[in-house]
Amino acid sequence: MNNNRKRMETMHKMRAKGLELFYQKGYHATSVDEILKELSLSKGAFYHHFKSKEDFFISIIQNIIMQKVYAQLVEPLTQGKSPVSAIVDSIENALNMAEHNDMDCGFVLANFLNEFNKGENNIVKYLRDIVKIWEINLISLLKKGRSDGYISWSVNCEEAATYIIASYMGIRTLMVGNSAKIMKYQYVQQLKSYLYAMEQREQAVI
Amino acid sequence: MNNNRKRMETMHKMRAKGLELFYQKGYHATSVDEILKELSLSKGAFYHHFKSKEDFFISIIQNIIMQKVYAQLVEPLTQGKSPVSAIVDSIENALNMAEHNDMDCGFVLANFLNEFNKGENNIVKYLRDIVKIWEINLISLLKKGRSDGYISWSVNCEEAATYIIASYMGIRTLMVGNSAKIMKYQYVQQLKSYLYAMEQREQAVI
DNA sequence: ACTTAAACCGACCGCTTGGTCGGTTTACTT
DNA sequence: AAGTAAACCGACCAAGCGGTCGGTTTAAGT
Repeated sequence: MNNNRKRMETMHKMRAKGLELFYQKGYHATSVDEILKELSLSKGAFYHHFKSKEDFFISIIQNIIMQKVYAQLVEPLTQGKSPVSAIVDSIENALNMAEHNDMDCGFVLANFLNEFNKGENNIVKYLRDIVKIWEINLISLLKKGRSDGYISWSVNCEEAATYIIASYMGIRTLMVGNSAKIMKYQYVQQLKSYLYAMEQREQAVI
Repeated sequence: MNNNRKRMETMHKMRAKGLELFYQKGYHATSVDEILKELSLSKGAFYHHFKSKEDFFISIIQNIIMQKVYAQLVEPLTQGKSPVSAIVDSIENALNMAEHNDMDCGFVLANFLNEFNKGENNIVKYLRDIVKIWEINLISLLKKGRSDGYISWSVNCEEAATYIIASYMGIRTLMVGNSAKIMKYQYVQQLKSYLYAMEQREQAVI
């Protein structure tokens, strides 16, 4: 087997299992040994590929978390009849995935953001970048929807994007352990009435 | 000095400093020694009053966090001209406190909920109880507002309460480190337009 | 076949952690 | 003043942590 390919495969296995355990137990509560034990790999292998636990986690953020969030919450925004339905569909779908996942521990971004939102560190920077990408895509979708006549001109798109992201982060935290199905339904209903209120109606100043 | 009073004072000092450090650095990332060092107290004193670190934290939740959340988010609901303005005012005020606190690390309940939302443990139960208290107070306020004609009968109060709580938890996470002032403003504007849409309008079935 | 470099191993190190325990001080009771 | 029970001390422990390092295996290049 090609050596570089082997390197990539090993690193990917470590990252995948690392994210799984970090997500389930938290970064600080998960030891490097624990990850390696499940993979039957040694510490030597780990520190041959990554220079530290933190470096390892940053590579997980950029290589896996980034892609997952993008695939689940950003890309789906390009589909859908209208901007509002694209947003509702993407979020509703993400919540369905969470609801039917017995091991759901919340929104991966919010979890780590919370864990690292203490006294400046590098990691939080990378996490915020991902949130920012979601945010700017939401904003531009809303703005386009406004230009195309789907959304009232009275809507402030930046404000709306912030509100949508905040509410999604919160509901994912609330859903964990609680009766996820009910909470999801309650949330989606209110999200819809919030977003539907943006459509048309006040055909304001051009 | 009365011995029992001394006991209470010492326990309170430990709880106060414990919450301060747990909030700033996280529960797992804060050691018992660290708390005791800042108080110039010994481990012996700590384990004389509390049977474990977890027991200590639970007593913090029930004695301090409970009161703080109640004072900041539940009690203010009884004041204000209308239900909607009571909700907006309480949340806006809480966000102002966070904005002007340089050491703000997010919503204390959401932080710990996130940290302990992993594989069943006792602590998460106590945290959820506090959220529940906030929730039922929000619901009954909204229902009363509906009866009193402030809020449209088409509004589902349980759904609205869930949505409000979720969005607040999320915005507090987003505000940390980011330009809190702008985010707060964006959020409050959208919260208002969400809540104002509930008032009157559809004067539905009695 | 020989070289070379990367992948990998696992014992080891220094440090911190939550928790224990025998002993000392403090303060209330009688 | 003596007795007693509490509050408190701090050395200690086993376990676990992130990280190191000298050595071994594997595989690609020549």
